Amino acid sequence: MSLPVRSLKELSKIKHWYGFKYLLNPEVHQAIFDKLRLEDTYRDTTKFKVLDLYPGPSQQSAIFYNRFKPQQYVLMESRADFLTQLKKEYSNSPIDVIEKDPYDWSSYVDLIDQSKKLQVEKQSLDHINDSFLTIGNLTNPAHEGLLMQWYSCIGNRNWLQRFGRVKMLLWVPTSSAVKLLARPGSISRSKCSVVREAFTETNLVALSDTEEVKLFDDSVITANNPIIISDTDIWQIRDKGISLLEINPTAHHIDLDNWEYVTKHLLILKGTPLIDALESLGHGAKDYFKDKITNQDLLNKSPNKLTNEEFIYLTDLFAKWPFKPDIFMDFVDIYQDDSF
Amino acid sequence: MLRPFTRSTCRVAAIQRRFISSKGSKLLKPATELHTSLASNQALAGVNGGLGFLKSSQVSMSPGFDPYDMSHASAVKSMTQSRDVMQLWSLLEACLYSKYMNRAFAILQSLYMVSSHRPYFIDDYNMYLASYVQNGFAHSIADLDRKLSTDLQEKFPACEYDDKTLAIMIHNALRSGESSDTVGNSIHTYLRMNMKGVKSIMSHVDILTVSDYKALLEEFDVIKVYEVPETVRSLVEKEVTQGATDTELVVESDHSISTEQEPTSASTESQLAESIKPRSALESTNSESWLSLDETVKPLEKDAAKLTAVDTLGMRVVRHTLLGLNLNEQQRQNIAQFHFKADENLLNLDQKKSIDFFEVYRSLKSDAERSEFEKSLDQFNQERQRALESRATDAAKERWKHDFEEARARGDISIEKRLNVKLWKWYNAMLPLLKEEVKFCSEVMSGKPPSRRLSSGEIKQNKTRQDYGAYLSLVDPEKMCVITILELLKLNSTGGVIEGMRTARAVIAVGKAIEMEFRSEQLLKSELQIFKDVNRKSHEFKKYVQRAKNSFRSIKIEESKVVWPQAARAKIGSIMISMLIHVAKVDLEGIDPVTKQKVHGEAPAFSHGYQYHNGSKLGVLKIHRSLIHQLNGERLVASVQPQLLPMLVKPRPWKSWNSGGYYYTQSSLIRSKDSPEQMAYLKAVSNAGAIDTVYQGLNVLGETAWTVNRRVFDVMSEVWNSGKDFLEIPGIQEKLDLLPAPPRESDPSVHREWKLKNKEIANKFSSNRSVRCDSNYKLEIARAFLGEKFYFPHNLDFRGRAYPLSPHFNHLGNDMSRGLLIFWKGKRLGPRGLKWLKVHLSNLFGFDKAPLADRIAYAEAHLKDVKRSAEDPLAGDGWWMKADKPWQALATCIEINEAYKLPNPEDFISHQPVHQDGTCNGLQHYAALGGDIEGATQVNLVPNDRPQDVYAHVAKLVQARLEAAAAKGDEQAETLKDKITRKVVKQTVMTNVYGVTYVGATFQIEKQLSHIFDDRTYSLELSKYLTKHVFAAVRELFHGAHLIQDWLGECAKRISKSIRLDVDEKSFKNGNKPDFMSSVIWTTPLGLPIVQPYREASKKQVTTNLQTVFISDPFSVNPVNARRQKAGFPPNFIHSLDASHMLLSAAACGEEGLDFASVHDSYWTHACDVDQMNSCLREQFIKLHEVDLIERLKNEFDERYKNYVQIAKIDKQSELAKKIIAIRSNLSVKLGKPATLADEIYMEKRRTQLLESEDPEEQEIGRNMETTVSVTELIDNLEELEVKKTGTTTLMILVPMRLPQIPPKGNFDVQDLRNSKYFFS
DNA sequence: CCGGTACCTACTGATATAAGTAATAGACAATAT
DNA sequence: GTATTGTCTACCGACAATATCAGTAGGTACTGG
Repeated sequence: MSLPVRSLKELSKIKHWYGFKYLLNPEVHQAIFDKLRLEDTYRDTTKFKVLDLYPGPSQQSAIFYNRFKPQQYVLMESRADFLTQLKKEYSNSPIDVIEKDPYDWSSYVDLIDQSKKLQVEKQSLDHINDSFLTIGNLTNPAHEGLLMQWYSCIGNRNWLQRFGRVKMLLWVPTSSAVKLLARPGSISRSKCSVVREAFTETNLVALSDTEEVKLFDDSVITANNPIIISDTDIWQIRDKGISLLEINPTAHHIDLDNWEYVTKHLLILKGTPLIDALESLGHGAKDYFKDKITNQDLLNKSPNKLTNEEFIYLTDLFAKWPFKPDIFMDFVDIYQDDSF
Repeated sequence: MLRPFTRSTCRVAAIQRRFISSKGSKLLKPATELHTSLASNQALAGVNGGLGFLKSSQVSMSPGFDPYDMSHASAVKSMTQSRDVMQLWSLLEACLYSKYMNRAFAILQSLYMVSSHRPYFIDDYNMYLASYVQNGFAHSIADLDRKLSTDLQEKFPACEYDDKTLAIMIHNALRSGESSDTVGNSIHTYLRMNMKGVKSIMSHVDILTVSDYKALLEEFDVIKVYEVPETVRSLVEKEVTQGATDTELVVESDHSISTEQEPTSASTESQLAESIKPRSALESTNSESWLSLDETVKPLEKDAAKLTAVDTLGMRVVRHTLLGLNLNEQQRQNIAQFHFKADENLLNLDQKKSIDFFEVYRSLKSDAERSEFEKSLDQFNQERQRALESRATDAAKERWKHDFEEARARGDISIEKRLNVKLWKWYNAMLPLLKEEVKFCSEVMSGKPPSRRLSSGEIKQNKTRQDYGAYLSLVDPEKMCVITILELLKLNSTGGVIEGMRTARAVIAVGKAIEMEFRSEQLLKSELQIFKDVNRKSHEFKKYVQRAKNSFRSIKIEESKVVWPQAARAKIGSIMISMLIHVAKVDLEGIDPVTKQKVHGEAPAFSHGYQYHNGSKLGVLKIHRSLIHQLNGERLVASVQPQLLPMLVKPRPWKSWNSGGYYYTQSSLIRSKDSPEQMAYLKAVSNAGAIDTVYQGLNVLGETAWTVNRRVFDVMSEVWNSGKDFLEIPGIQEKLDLLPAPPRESDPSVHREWKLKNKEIANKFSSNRSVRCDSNYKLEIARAFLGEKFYFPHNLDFRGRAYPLSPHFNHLGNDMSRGLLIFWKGKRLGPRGLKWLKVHLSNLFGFDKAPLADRIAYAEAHLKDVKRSAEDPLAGDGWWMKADKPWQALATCIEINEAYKLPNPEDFISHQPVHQDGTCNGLQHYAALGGDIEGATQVNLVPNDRPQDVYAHVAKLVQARLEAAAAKGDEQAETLKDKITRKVVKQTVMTNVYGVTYVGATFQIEKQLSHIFDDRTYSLELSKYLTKHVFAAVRELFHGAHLIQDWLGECAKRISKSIRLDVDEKSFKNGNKPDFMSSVIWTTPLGLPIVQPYREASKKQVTTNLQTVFISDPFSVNPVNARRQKAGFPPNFIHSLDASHMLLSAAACGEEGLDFASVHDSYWTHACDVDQMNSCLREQFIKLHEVDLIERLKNEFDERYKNYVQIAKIDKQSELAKKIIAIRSNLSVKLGKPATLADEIYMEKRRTQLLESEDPEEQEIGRNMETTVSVTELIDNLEELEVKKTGTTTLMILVPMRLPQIPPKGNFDVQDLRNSKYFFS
């Protein structure tokens, strides 16, 4: 059976969007799925399960379902205005609507471990999980934090990523996509793009037609050849566009604690040559690294030009440093005044 | 309840009452005739107008001196200019002191270009010229004459010399060494050139030296004695009369240049000492009575016998006087051995011996002896105070050196381990580096071309040297190094950083400390300069010198207007810190993670890095772990800013806005938070002499002499040394143990939990450490002041509340600090005193809600406990520890116990301050303002048999409400109804005065309820419910108070949303909404102008050597923060009243000879004087509230914000709206463009200008002019027309700013409280 | 000799940073449509 | 000119984000008329 797909006109009546943006043109959705070639990965639809986070108006969900007919399709949504509509629409359908906030980690534990409404097969790390896909919309720039956390979950292999290398299709603000996809040497290079590089292969599938396109590195655009979405297909576009990312987790063997410390601190001084920037890693770091690193070119590079490989190299040196600082004391606790 | 008296009828009553009391008063109109403006406030001023309000409010009403008191554009311009001037000044000063005369001259030229500054330019030029002369750049008289004429005629033609310039010329002539004729002629010429008379030239004691005056009087005979300023006259006269026949000529070994002379040998010295006879009055009592002492006075440390007496003659006098007193043998010995040299006996910061002056003083029997003793002590302390403020950094250095050398001499293996040894090494490594840097700077500053080609980096470096170079050579490099090291150690674990500090704070702190050192040094140096020829050493004469010096310092301090800009401080600080980072190393030992072998190494002790907090970067300076351990155990008293310790002598009395407090450190009367606005008002009022009552009160607070309670100190010290936690002091903690990280693949929620827990642990750890560290400071300062007589200089916060200037250890501190402090002066208890002492004890135990008799009984019932506690505090059950305020309770126990040892306890000489606290002082003032009887009763304004307990009463009311609700079947009420205790509501009732919001109160109550209910969500829900009831109950009980509170809030809101007519278009940048610039300003009853400093912050990044730091720019013109203005005004107004009350009471008590101290709403004095103080403070409260302060406030507002307009919304369909639309379209036609709000305002401004014109014709035009504002003035019921909601049907219009009606006043008569026993108790 | 322009530097303002958003609910201000 | 989104949230003492880059203003050197 096919689910009804609501039109843009119908959906544009929705008042509260909670700061999220959705592509609302079925044809473009189809074009995107054409491009993604998900069929190649999820060959056996009888064991294909999909978790759709913040589906909102759920136009994409319906199209996806109609196209792939997965064995199970779960929507997780917490926002009242969307929920009432979803419950009404899918009460008698193969789609499961879960009234939980995707923000809460406990929602997933409930869904998968407690209530067992969704059973996911754990697969090995040598391939992309071919029975489970995560779709989500995190287009509210205010929730960028959640996006970044999901990324770090990939590195940790926890959350949904404990089931193997689970592909994710995420709609995100274009500004976030720019940051995530920045290559070494880019002006936007930052810790999150190193995270992306370390744990994933992320593709830019589609993006809305805004000025922000220019902010991507040319190589990103040429390599991904994303579908450009017209302004009119996305509700409330303003000047801030959205992008669709295809995230393919990769396997890694990184000493995460040290790696995080090193990347985080070095990228604060992202324009400072490494030889100077290194000193901020701790008491006497400059002297230590200077002796260890023979490659003078590396020392003259600034952190924003480093590849993840180079960060890993530095991390390794750092880990071997006898006088390295306590990386777990790396926080400030802001003054809190509680008399009474 | 029926409230028969409205506010206006009440006012009539008040005025009539005044009529009776102030007979012959002329200006007494019936209340109904009172119109707005100050005229009516003159009438309202009444008795308490004399306090300062009247004069002050008139002064502060005249516009022009306040930056916000002008149009926006000119405000911005003037602020920018004052910022420039301030920067230039501080640079000029720095250059002059560093002798970069060329650079200084260039700066002078820049200053000359700042037009608004032109009238004051001559001061700057004089400063330059004086320095030019002082530093010997003027080679002859003619030379300087030439310079002056070129400068003033060619370089600065618009600038004219003044009498100070002439004084400089005269000084130069006198020191030129040219022939007497030449000098004489020149002087004649200069004197003839005077602008305001010879006396005016002579008044510059900061230029002319004592010998100058002498020469002018004697050698040249060109001035008369009366032309010499009074402060130095006695010096000069003495010199003249005593002349060369004086045999007592001794070269003073001056303390800051003491290296020049070797002290005289001990033997001659004692002979000299012998030759000075003690006062004869004392001699007579001398022989009989040294047995009268009860106990032997222990010296603090016995040792140092090897020290030979090398004190100066003046101090020998002191010693001699002391020896002339009735002392026991031990005391005599101590004094005889004591090293009366001020700068070697700063305080017992070290383990050196010293005398317990307090013990000596206390053991004296007669008043005559005591006063003689104090005179000597004060004199000694004068010297010590100076040494303390100026030499303490050297002392720290000496100690490091000493430790280092000692360790080396002993061949100590663990030498590297000792902290001071390390510090000494760092210091020695840093010094050459700094000296080199100073050299580079002086090359750059003197404009010398570089000797070789510089790399681009070096060029850049030299550029930045231009910024800080001038400041770097001001203070002795050695001192700067010491300061840097001390500051960084002091800041350990501050700012939430675990093993380090925030860089921003560090750089500023170092910069500030260096500046402070510079100020002190500068004062000392110039003082030496002026007094260097004064070397006659008679006892009498020294006093004159002292007096002259003091007044000289005041002049100097008042004159100095320069502070280093924050950015400059940061830059200097960063330079110093980077140098220290570079050289300071620690030795390390660690395990190589790969080879698992032990490795040794060396690493910087400090490391600069960053940490993130909520995504924001934070620059941090980490201190190496290995140091942290040492710092924990160290006594860091040396790093307390020596300039800010309690004073050994009476503080300099407050005489003007910037003169008072310490002797070598400038402090401002008001701690304004970068608010030039309030400063402007303050200066105006201060110069007009309108706030003398404030000074008076403040000086009383400063003159209260304190000493450390040795018995309590000993107990504390014992507890401290055990390292265990005790009462509020946390124990020593070894190291921070964080929880191990969970495995990466565990659920994110687990990670989160772990992080939270660790944060909590770290938080707990650092808060414990900071409390322990703070306690350490307190104890160490107390130790240093054991047996000393000391004072706390005070200043005010922006609302007028008084605080001691010295941090860490003062009577505003916690129970521990308070327990350590007693009055220096003792007073016999007497019958009343004994009773009050008991009441005090009872209060400290929290038993303060009962009638006085019961409290006395309580104490008496516990006399056995008291005895046990006092005699062996740390043994037994430690009864005193159960008190609310245990340390103070212990102190009181000790006194009571001692008293009862006497045959008649009333004979006991008591030093313990006894407190009288207002019950909910804020509410007391509210109740007095609102006149509601029920509220007044609850806070004990109304006489009663027993004290009322507001919190219990509110709890009762809430309980009643809950019962009622429960009866109606409300479940939540049912659950809560028997759980309402005093404690649940206390915080909310208290904070209610501060305007706590519903949300805030909910959390407070939830905190209490969480003790009762386990389920957090449930208790949160209940607390939401309960809060509503508590709010309602408080509102009901203090109905009048709340009306006032609301009224104040509404006024503040309207004021901060009002628009001056002379705003300009720039402030309309965002559409039709201008930036609101007016903050709430009022005058306290004492005449202190208060300006709420809440404006939008504008901070900027400043580049320093280490990183950029984020610093607020005090000279930016920012719109007000209306929210904070509104929320802050009610509490601030009330606090300005309680501050007034306190200062009035202080002044009154001071006049009656009482010792007085206060913690805002808690007033302290000797037990025997409590009754007297009580009557004073009641009288002052009545005096304060006799006038309708609210009405007076409104009048002041009406006057100050006259002609301001505000934005209102009315219905578009109304007649008025149509009229306004018509005027607007007219205006648009005339302008040829759509009229904006700015245009309307301009139009209205034009109208008011016309109306206020002198020309009757213009006035007529003004009257006929119709503006969008003028039409609203015709409408009476404007408020009714206003619409709340915005919508298509509303119209935004301008209306004159109007304040709401004053709420009606209840009929409580403040006179009644005269008989209220529990008003303060 | 003058003005114009290219080029450089200094300064200002904007933006990103990390990565649970601690609890809660209602007013008020700011921003975008 | 309105609708939505964002920001607070008890006063004072009190104590603070920073690196980098784009854009612009201002100054200087050079060149052409």
